[in-house]
Amino acid sequence: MTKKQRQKATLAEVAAMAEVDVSTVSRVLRGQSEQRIRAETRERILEVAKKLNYRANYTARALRMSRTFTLGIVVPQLDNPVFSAAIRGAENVAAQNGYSLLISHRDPGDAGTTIAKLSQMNRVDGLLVASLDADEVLRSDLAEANVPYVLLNRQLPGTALSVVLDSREAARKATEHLISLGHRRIGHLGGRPGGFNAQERLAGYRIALDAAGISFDPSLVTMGDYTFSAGRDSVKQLAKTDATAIMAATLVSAAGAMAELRLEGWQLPQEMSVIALHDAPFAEMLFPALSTVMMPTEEMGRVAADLLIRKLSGKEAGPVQALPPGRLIVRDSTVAPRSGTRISK
Amino acid sequence: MTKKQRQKATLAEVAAMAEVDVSTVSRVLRGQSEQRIRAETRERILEVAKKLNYRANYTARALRMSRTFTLGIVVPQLDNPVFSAAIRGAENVAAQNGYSLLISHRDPGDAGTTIAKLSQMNRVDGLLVASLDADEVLRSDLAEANVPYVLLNRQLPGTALSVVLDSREAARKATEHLISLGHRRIGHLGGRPGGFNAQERLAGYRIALDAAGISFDPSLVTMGDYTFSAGRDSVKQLAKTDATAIMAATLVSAAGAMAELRLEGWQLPQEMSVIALHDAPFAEMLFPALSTVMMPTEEMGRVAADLLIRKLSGKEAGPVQALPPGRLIVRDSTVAPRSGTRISK
DNA sequence: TAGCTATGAACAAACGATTGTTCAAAGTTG
DNA sequence: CAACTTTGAACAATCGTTTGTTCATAGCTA
Repeated sequence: MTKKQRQKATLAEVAAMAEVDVSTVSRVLRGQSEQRIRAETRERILEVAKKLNYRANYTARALRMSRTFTLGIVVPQLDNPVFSAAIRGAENVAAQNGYSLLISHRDPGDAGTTIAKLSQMNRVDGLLVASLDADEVLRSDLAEANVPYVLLNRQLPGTALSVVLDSREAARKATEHLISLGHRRIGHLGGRPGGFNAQERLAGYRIALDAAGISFDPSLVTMGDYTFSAGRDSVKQLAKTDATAIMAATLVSAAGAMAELRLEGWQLPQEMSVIALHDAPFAEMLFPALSTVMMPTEEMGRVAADLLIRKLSGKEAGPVQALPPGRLIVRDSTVAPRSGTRISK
Repeated sequence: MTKKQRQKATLAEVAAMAEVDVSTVSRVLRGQSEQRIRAETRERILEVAKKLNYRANYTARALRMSRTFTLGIVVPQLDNPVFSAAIRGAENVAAQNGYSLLISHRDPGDAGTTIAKLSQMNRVDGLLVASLDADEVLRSDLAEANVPYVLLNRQLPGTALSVVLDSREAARKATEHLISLGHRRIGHLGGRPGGFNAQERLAGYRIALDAAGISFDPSLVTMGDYTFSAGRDSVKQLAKTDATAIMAATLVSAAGAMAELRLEGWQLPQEMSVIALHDAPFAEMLFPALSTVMMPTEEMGRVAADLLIRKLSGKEAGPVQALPPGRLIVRDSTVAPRSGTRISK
């Protein structure tokens, strides 16, 4: 059994044992000093520090340097592959730069409280914010927070830094896939009309239709939120049309749509192809396994963290970075339409 | 537009403006002081503090008090409803007691590094640990960490505090449900043979069989890890038997099993009923919607945080708390077996 | 009115690091 | 060999709190 330190060793203890001043120990341990230290002294200090298993006290350092070397990330939910991937990406970049990541998740309404808490208590040097709140709410929360921040997949008119996924291109790609299979009547399960991303997705959908010479039919477009039950509800409307395929904004709403159709006796994918934006292990577990367009969410986390750290170091960068979508993943939910139109049940 | 403080106000600034000593300000603001302050002085200080929007500097306080008022929670993954629910529960209790929660997630192999990092840097007062690592690895990591901790759904022989879900009872309940539907030949998709939880689930399964007078048949039990592909693989073996139902250890492995069976042309649930332990929104999205036994994972987080905070306050508590499973949720994946035995395809 | 006890607030010492400044000893130069 | 420059390390201030101690003043008691 290894002997356990009963208390954490401090700089002073190391200094005492090595018979030097604390300042010297600090300089040796930090390395990056321009002050010269005799090799012999350095060795001795390093040895003692190792023997005592010395670790700098994070709190003391933070106080003295007025920097926590901690980044906060605010997400609306945790059990969502999109956010957990972003967190993973951000954490990696943070770690590479000597920062840790404080994760904070709250129900939409509380995001402000969280932001305020983290920053007002000086716990973080900067914030990565993935909020679903309304512009004004978010804006005032951030103003109050008074720390540098980067927005994730979100834009806020003004000078805010943000990293966004190119949902327009993703939607175009997904729709194009359906068209290439031979679909002409394609429905769209979208997001809330007001949302920036919802608009973008709709735009991408229309671009793909235009490119194929298919005229846009508003009755094939439904807008809801991104939940499972919204997917179920929205698809009822689409089921009454002659659509042979659906491009859904999210995995979950696609799952809702498929569940509802199946319940109504539709054969999937033969009678209705479905594709969704974003990919996750979950897509493969659905029935039929869902075709998707991958989104670089982990990359988004990485880029955002990088941007924030850059900003904290005084280097500025372009305000908005758009990340192109990833590849199309064709699974079992998208097939060519059956010849002839389905007789509505 | 509100005037924004350019710098955070400090105690000293408040003291100066209120024309008192910092110690007096501190005492007034903390409230809990036994030292008496004249009402008039108190008023004045409170007023100034408010005007300056004073917030205590967390770092300074932590340094002085040698306490971070932060709890760490180590989980193997984030995008898993089990862990995110536990986090939610822990966070609530933590907040109620004036603590924040530092979330740390790592791939199994790195858990140690994380534990070490958090504690060695004095960032947390205690740790909530949900690790899948082997006993010895975990034990040595924790020893090195040298902070109080509570284990989540895990036991470590010795004196460790832990909160566990009663998987045995949950497994019994799930199996009993299948039996009550009329199934006699019931397969079990379990976890790794070594794992404590895997043993418990198997035990619960056997208890239910015994209670119904059904003899245990080892060929109906498969052990794998809890992944989707493990579910697919394991079910192949079960498909060769005359089992009419499966009790799966996790949602994901149940999803794998169902996907594989469907691929092989089985009609679900008519030809095979499936039930899993743990519940999540995800269960409803599968096809057929999966019957489950809920597990109180959020409660687990709450109890664990409470236990840890209690320990930090010097109050000891029972080493292991077992939480009974929640209710049975019957969806579409479990039905009565068809009369007669399925002819193997 | 001298002596004592409350009262209310200031004083001062940490907590454990970082970092600008000072300073003795050794080495160099003319 | 006196004066000056390097080198290597100690000195000391500071970050913003908390909290034990001291101390002046006012109010009592005898």
